[in-house]
Amino acid sequence: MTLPAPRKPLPRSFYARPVLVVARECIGKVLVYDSPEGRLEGRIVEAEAYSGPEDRAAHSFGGRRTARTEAMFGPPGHAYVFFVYGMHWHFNLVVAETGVPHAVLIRAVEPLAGVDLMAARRKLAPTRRELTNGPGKLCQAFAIDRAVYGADLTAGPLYLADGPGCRVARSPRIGVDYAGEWAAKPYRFYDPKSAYVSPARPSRMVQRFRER
DNA sequence: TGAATGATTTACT
DNA sequence: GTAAATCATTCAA
Repeated sequence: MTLPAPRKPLPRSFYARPVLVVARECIGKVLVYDSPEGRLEGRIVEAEAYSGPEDRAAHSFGGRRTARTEAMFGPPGHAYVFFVYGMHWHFNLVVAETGVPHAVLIRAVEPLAGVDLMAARRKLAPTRRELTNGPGKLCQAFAIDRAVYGADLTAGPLYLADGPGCRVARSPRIGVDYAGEWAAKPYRFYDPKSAYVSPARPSRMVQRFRER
């Protein structure tokens, strides 16, 4: 019988770096949540960088600082959580220095622990990749919602831990066609070997990028 | 005060 | 392939 891997929160210095560096290095790390209902773990296999205020795709574009985006302007190593399409939560890491509204969206993970709990929440068989292969899906599986808005990822029950490295591929981001030239930037990072990478298709512009 | 819209998912043709 | 679900947030008036 194998012992569970020891997990320790990554330090704030992991988050206090340029957003593209953090997004890239997120791949292979482990998202851990010691929730009231049990321990959940997932290996991060897909993430995107959001580089407001310049980045037209970011909620903090133009320096927009509201009740929703406030966490992005705070210190690195905290959670930025938001609600979209009337039904889905998205989980982000606040990165870079305080006052710089940059974030990394966690788009997909591979379940490592608490799979049965995830399956129950998703109403799917534990073996299905649909458990966590999308940003809204993983939040439902982990029960991540506004309750963890602004949470400190170096001190609380929700954190990132180290994990084995792997090859990392890049592409433009998903679902940000409204962002003009920013939509074409290769700010998405993923593990090309993982079956849990989200099935979302890049836009036409993106496919051209990938074929090049 | 009201209208538009989205860093998506799911079901259906 | 298309469309519906569903509502907090944002911005205009």
